Amino acid sequence: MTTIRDVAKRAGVSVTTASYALNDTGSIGEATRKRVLEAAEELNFHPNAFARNLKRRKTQTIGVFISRFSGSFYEEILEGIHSVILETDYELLVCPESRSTRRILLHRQVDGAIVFDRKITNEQVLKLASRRFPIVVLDRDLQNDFILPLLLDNAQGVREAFRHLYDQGLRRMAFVAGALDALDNAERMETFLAEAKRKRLQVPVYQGNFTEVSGYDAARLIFQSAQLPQAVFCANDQMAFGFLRAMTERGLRAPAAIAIVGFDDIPLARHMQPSLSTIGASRFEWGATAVRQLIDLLDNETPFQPLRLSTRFLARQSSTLNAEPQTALGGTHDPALSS
Amino acid sequence: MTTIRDVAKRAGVSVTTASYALNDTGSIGEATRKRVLEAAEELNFHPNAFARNLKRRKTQTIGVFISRFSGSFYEEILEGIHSVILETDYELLVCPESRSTRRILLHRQVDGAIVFDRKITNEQVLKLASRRFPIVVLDRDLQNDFILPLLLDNAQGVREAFRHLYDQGLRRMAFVAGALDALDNAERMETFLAEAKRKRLQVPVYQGNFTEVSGYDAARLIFQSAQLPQAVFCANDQMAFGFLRAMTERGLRAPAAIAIVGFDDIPLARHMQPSLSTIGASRFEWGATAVRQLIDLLDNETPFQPLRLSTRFLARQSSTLNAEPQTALGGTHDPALSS
DNA sequence: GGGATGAAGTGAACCGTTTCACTTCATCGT
DNA sequence: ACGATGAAGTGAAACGGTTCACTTCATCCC
Repeated sequence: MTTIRDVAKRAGVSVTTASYALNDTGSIGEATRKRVLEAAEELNFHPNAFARNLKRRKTQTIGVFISRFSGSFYEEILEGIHSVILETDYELLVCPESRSTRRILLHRQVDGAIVFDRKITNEQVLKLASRRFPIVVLDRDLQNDFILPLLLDNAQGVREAFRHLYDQGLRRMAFVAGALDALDNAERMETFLAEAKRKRLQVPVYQGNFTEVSGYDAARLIFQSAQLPQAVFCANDQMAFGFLRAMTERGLRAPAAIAIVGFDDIPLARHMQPSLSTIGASRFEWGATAVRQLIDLLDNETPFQPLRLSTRFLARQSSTLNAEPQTALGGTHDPALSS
Repeated sequence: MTTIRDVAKRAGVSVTTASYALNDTGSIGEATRKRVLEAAEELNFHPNAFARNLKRRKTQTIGVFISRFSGSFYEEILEGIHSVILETDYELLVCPESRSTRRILLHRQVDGAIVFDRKITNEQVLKLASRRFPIVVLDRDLQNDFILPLLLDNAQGVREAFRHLYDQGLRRMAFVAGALDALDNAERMETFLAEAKRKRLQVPVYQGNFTEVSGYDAARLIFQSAQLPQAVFCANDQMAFGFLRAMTERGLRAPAAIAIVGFDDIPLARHMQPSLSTIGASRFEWGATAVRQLIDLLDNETPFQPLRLSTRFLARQSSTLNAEPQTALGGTHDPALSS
C-alpha cells in the first residue's frame, strides 16, 4: 500500500509539501506540484480514507439511513440520490437499519444524513442536527435550521383524486387508512374527509397499517356492510392492492363494483389488473432534492428551503368508470361478475 | 465526542487497559474490566471507527459493489445480504458505481467484497482477491481460492422450460438472446439450443441485450418472418416484457399466438397480463449465501464452496396453452385477436 | 541598503485507537 | 527461601494522513 510518504520521497519533497500539492492547499510552486502529482500517479497513490477522515474530522460522505432495501419505494429515491452524488465530490453511504446506525451517526462517520428510517427517533435527530451536521428527513415533520423535512404535498393529489371520483357521480365513499402515527396518512385522510365534508358526504374510515394484508382485511370488513361503497380511497397502493385482491376473490370488479384509488404509484400499480389509479410523486426527484439541499448547506451555507414535493393524480382503470378498456382484458362481460 | 482517554481517566486506568477491557483482549482483572465498561457506558463511549480501522487495518465491513440501485434485481439480493449481516458483527457498505469504487477496494476500506458491477474488470478482481481480501462475484465466472463465483444453475431451469413447451406440442421455437458477453446468456442459449437439437429442432436466434426495448425489437423482426414461431424463449424477463408489448400492439395474444417464456422472475412477471412464465431463483438466498461464505472464510478460514443456485421453471399464463384462465381476464374471445 | 513582504517549503504535533514490549507483584513448587 | 511463572497493568510507538507554526529566500520599495 503506497503512502504519502512514498510519494513525497519519490518527488523529492517533504510530506507536508506532498500533502499540500495533492490537496491543492498551502502554497506550492507549479513545478513542484506537478512533480508530486506525477509521483502519485506513478505509484498509484490513493490517500487512506481512514487516516484522512480521522484528522480532518470530515468524511465527504452523505449517509442515507433506510430501514430496509426492499419496497421499490427506496429504490428510486436511492437512484435519485446517487445521480446527484455522482456529480459532486461526495460519497454515499447507504445504511440499512443495524447495530451500527447509532455509531455512524454519533461519530460523524458521515457529514450529513438523509433519514428515512422510523427506528431513528425524533429526539435523536434533534440532538444530532447542527450546522456541521445537517439532516434531511423524508418521513416525518421535524424542522429547524438544520433539519429539513421533505414532504409530499399530499393534499394536492388527494383533492384531485376526490374530484375525479365525485365528478363521476360517486357519492358513497370509504377511506382505508394507513399507520396512525404517519403524517402522510393523517394528511391524506384529513384532506379526503374535508373534501367529502364540503360536499356533505359521510365517509367511514377503516383502519389499516399500510400493508397489503391490512387492505385485504379492510375489504373483507367492508363487504359485510349493508350497502357497498361506490368508491374506496386507500391511503397507499399496497393496501389498494390487497383490497383489489379481496374484491377479485369475491368476484367483484373495479371500478364497476367499487372504484379504487391508491397512493404512491408503486411500479406495480400500472401493471395490476385493473391498473390502479393512484397519486404519484417523483421519488427520484425526492432523493435528488434531498441530497442537493444537503450538499448546498454543507458547502455553501445555503439555508434549507422547505418545500413540498408536488403530487399528481393518475387516473387509471381501477377508478375510471366509462373509459374504453385500455387493453382488451376484462370489461363488463366478465364471467367473474356472475360468480 | 468522548474518547477512550476519557473512559480510561474515569475508570482510573491507563488507556491501554481501557482498550484491552473494551475489546476483551489482553489480560485484565474482572473488577477492572467492569469498571471500564461502566465508565464507557456512563460516558456513552463509541470508539471512533476511523482511528480503529486505521490502526487495525481491518474494518469489519463487507462491501457490496453494484452498478445502480434500480432494477428490483438488486433489491432482494441486498435484502438477503442484509439479513445475514444483521446476525454478525460485520457491517455493510453498499457502493453503487462511482468515482471512489477503486479507492474503497484498493484501500481495503472493506474486509471483503461482493461484486455485482460489470464496470469492475476481471483483472481488478484477480489482482485484489487474497486470503485477507476474499471476493464473491455474482456476475461472472472467475474463480480461485479467494474468488467465489456464485452462479445460477441456468441449465436446470431452461431444460424444464423447454420440456414444458415441447410437451405442449410446440415445435417452431425461437430464442431471443441477451448480451453476448454475459455468461448467463450463453448458458441459457446453449442449453436451449442443445435441448432443441436433441429433438431435431432448428431454433433461430435473435440478438438482444437484456433490455426491454431489445425484446420489443426482436419481436418486430420476428413478425416479419414468413411463419411465426409457436414459442419464444427470451433470455430474461425484461426482453420478454418488451416482446409481449410488441405482441399486444400487433393484436397477438400469448400464449395463443406465441407462447412466451422469460428468465429471472422479476416481481412484475407475475403481474403482467398475461402473467409471464419464467425461471426463478431466490435472489434473497443468493445474497445471503454470498455473504455467509465470505464471512466464513474471513473468520474461520472455511474455504469457499463453489455452488450453483438452483433455479426452477414457473409455468404461468404466457406459455400455458389450455389452462383455465386464472383470473377472469382475457381469454380467447379477446377482441384484440381480430384487430 | 535594509526592512517589509510574501511565496515556497518544512518539522512536528496531532487525530483516536491498538498493540508490542515491558514492569510489577503475588503465588507456587521444590 | 528463592527462582520461575504468569496474571495484571502500563508507556509509547505506531497507523497515514493534515495542518499549525515556522524558516528561508528572492523581490520590492523607499
